[in-house]
Amino acid sequence: MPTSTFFNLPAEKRIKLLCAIRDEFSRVQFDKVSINKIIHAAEISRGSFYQYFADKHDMLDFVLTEYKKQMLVHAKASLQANNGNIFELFYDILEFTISFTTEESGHKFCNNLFADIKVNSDFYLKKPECPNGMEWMNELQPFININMLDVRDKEDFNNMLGILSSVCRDATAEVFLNLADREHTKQNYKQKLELLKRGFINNKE
Amino acid sequence: MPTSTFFNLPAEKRIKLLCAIRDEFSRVQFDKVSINKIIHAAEISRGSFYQYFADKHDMLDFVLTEYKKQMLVHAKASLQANNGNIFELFYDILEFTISFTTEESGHKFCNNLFADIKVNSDFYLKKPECPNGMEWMNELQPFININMLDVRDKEDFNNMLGILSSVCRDATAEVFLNLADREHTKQNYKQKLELLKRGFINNKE
DNA sequence: TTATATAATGACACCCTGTCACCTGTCAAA
DNA sequence: TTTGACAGGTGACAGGGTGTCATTATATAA
Repeated sequence: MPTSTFFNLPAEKRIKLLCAIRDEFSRVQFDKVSINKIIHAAEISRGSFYQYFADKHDMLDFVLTEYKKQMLVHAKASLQANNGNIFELFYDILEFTISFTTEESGHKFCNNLFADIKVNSDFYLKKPECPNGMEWMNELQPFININMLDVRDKEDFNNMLGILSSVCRDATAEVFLNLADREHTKQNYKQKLELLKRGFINNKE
Repeated sequence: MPTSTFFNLPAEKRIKLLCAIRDEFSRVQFDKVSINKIIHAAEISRGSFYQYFADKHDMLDFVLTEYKKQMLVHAKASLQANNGNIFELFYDILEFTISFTTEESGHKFCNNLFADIKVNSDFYLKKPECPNGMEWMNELQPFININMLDVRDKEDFNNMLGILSSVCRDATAEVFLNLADREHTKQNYKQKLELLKRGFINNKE
């Protein structure tokens, strides 16, 4: 979490810094992100930067948190539009994330950021009390229609969420690391969601 | 890939270096791994190191490749012992990976390495022709009993593999990042595999 | 105007990676 | 025995990085 000093910054200065951060994240992946380059572009001193952020990682947390906020808003809307259908939700989450990339700079930003999400396990996997990751799912839970799901055990619902988030994350990585044709990935992701619905086992005796 | 110079090294020297590498990987995660510390411990010069490995990443590739080799052997044995049951295979893969941690140093080694696997997307997700990741699965495919699976479309099998590997990876990460009690993770992983078998949707009308 | 708190600064200590001109030892041919 | 070629070894160096801290500047309150 950035310090209060950061949030108290005059708007102009804060925005300049935010732009510098966004540009640097667009340039390279997190491990290559250079604080030197950021402070130079934002025209602030080294010391100031460390008055705003505890360290480099703190800055990453901030960036990811901003993304999550927007994602949550979108996710809630999706659930409300689809009667709490969790499969539609997860399809929409991928779509939303991809849609960030309309313009060129946003595209590179996401590329680097989501390559990093694999690094930054904090994003999906964080709290011990939430081992399936996506702790922010808690906020969405009330909006999910659980009746359509075959929940037999108290852990079943959490495990379903866990599986869905694992699959969603890999699809996201596939898109942003340009590992496969984007449409192909989306198509396969859709099919994966269908596979999750119906199960892997052949029931024809 | 390390150079031929590396493989031609006298056994004693090579082993000393390999130990230094293993110790350093046990100490910290890849981004903090210090070549300085390695060459000091192995008592070789900086220049020598770069005669063996192209760069830091080349060394990581080498370490992961060694792991994969052993994993493959184990996976084949698992499939043969279980009539090609892919669910048993994936359960065994997690068990195998965890079993690397019996002794303390191995434990830390895996902790750091598997935290890095999230970084090193090469490990699971690599070739464009293999977008679901785990290209090494190709080698195992002939041993898998496909009849038990509800494969309706030509992509279905690949997608099932993709889902299984995503879920397996997250369980691995959960264990090595100490995000949850190990037994709890294993229990949930087992349940997740059952959920994949039977599907998420409630079929009672 | 003075006192106090808050913010800004940049030199500094200490770390890193990858390169390159040079050194050493070995071995085959002359 | 001398020569030369070559694989392997070396460490100083260039160019980078992060986080700290004593000091200076600015704003706010008394």
